[in-house]
Amino acid sequence: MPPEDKTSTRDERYDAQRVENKWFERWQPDSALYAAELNSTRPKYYVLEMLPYPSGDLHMGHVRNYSIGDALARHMWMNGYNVLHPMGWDSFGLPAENAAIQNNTPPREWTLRNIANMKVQMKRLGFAYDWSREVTTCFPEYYRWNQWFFLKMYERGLAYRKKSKVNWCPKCATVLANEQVVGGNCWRHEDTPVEQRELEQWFLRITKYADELLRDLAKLDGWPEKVRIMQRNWIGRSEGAFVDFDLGGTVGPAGSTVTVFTTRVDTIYGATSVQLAPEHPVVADITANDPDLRAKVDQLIAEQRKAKEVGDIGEIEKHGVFTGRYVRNPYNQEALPVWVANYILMDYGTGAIMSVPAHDERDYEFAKKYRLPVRLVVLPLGGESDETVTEPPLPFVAENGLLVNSGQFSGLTSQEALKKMAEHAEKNGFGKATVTFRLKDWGISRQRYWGTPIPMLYCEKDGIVPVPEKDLPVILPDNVDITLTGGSPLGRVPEFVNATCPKCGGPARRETDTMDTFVDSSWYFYRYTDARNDRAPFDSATVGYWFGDRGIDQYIGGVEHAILHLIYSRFWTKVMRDLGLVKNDEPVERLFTQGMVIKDGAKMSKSLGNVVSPDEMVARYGADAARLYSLFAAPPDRDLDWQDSGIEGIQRFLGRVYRFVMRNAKPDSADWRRPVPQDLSTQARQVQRKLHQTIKRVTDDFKGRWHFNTSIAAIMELVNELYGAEEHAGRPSAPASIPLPLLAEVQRSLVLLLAPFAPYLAHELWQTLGEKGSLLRAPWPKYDPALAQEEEIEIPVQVNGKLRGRVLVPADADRSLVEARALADEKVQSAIAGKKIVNIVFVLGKLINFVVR
RNA sequence: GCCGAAGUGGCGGAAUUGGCAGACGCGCAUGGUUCAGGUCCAUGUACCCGCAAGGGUGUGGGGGUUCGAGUCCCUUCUUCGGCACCA
Repeated sequence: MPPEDKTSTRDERYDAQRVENKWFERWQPDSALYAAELNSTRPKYYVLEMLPYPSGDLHMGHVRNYSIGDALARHMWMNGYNVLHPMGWDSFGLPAENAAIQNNTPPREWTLRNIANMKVQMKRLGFAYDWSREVTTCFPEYYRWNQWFFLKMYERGLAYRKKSKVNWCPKCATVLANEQVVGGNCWRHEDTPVEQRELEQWFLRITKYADELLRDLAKLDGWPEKVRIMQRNWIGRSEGAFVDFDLGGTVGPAGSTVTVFTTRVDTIYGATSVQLAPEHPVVADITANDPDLRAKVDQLIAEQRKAKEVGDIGEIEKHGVFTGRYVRNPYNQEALPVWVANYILMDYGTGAIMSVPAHDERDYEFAKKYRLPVRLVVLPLGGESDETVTEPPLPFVAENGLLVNSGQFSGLTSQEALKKMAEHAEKNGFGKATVTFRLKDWGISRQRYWGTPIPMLYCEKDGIVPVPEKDLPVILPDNVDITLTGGSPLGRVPEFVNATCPKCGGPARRETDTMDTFVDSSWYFYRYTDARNDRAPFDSATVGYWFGDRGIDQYIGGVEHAILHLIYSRFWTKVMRDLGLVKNDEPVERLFTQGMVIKDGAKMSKSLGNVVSPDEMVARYGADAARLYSLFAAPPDRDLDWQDSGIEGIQRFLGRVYRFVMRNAKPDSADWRRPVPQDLSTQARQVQRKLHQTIKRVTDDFKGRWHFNTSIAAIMELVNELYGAEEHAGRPSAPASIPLPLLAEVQRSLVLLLAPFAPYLAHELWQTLGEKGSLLRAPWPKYDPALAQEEEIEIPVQVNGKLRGRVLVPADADRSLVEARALADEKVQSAIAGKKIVNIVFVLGKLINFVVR
């Protein structure tokens, strides 16, 4: 016996490290490997994963996200598409500043080092990105276009400056973004409540597009319904009316008014008070000479703030204080007391409401507590049986009803009255129908160093002056001391602050705030199409090719961006369209939101100690195994519970594939490339059938549901079938009953099916099979329904002794039972009677399905 | 409170149109290979009764439609996610 037999292939383990490192060395330096072409004759496909923040290391959520996108990109390549699959870095933001303070490393240095590390991680994982289009948002080559867009928006009145409340952490002595406020506290000082401060801020007028952003959600049928609902709620459109209540000159100038917003102007005859938000400007006037009242109002403000910190404003008790003033209800001239209440929000509507206790739950609760009158002005719309109902249970909040005690409007339904009463207000000059939105303008000023400088100047003579386009970019200076607190770090750099006014040539001061990092990510995917353009953010024709009319073909990312990033991106696209830069109304045609990666039932986090490191997984099991497992363990849209034992199973599977091909690849044999013979043995036919069933299942998953867990399961079944076909008399040998041409085709197809999920192993085996061409461009295996079909025979079916038709049944079905069951069941009989049976399904000899036509 | 998603073996999950519930994988058990362990190969594995053949019960609970329900309808419970005095 030859000594080689001692180390037979049976025991050979698949050495993933050796194989993957070999291909990694080959792929890594080649940046053109996955380059997309412009204006190819092939159809285009733009697949994009959300770009990461370069925190230093990939985590499993990234691996999952990119494994989904990469599988799709590779599948589309194999189907002949011209694929654009780029990657970049969302590289401005707070963590770089924190790291700078902690490690005494400049943010730029820290960020670039992280990018270098993560890029190698991505390459080692085998993701097929077109690195020639890499976008790094903290480079001036990119952020100058943020500044350019800002100037365009400023010209069009879409960027403006106003005083506004911001989150302030006293320990950091600086402003925080909303996202950096966790449960009302600073995310860095978790015991420190965030304060509100008034600051001058730059805003982008996203509310101008509120209606369109809402309306166009209907076009986004390639988005998860969940995301569309979240955006709809976020925009929060509600129709109603403004009504002016005359203060009767008791406060401020004579004739001044309080404007309330209401969605139920039909109930206005039931108003028994007017409630103001504690921070309403009129309250400031009223309390100006009344320290007592002022103190009570301050108490209400404190209560609101506390509720906001708790994050549950609905649970604090309603409190209010009577101001001693009255307003006039313009519909019936009734004098109504003016209160200040802690349940009225200054940042919704007008910060003032009319209180109608009979028809609003909150007003009712408040009126009960302070014994304010409750006046019923809408009655239920009675059906015939409801005539006795005159006093509905209070509060009566149904949307429609019959108006009573409402002057000239009595007798109308609510629906009619809403319209007529708003018209009445407008005609008489004390109100009008209106629409309000929950969506607020986007405050983009950040008192931070590591962001895009806002390209604005302040001149004593000329006021606010934009930086001329030719002077862009306004470069973010290096070597800024950010360890000091208090104010914007850029304000401490004289050579940055001190500038010349482009209008008068006199001295001017530069804006020292930087832009929110969400600006960077609002349009980066356009930049990928033309990433090295230094004369414009991109070439419009090039964007036109890749985006078409409907935007990115497929966008993939976490659901946590369902509102912020995705609504800003939609806004930005509409602005760019109105600037004539793009033709599409929406940036993303199809959106896929993947689930989170969790472990032991909890989100991975350092504090819980349940973090799984991709580097470690690659080192222990290989990139293919890590990727395959992240797709196999759960459907991609659901949360994935990571189990180390699961990835071991994947490792085993990859070894089984490897060993099968290693012992069955015979590319040098004369029969290897011959066509598959027609007459196959039962066993060979079964293998061929399984192959085509597998091709169908995997292909369908790519087309539709993306349940790659079942695709991979199908490939596993195919491999199990192949193992079953091998004879195991002591040791595995070639499946004798399978002719070599079929064995060759099965192996080629198996490798192709695996290529989108496990590129390293697939490339290795592609070579083993003697294939020379690029696996990336190899055609996806073709599904042949005839070869996938189970064998069936046609038999006649009789009901009550009469021939009712002929049906196809599985070859091994028990024919005698066909008639027996059909005859025994009366309902089956009557269903079949007079109709033609087109199909009957038998399983294990039992009738389980029949179809009549 | 409102909106949304989901409840299936010891575990992750499958069942795409109403038609064999539990594919595939993990785990476990048994056997083979091995000096041995691991690896690898094979077989079994929802639960209950039974030596077996076989029988019974099963997709959170209750009810319904249907020849047939994890799937459709009503109702209810639980978990997760989002929004929340939005006037």
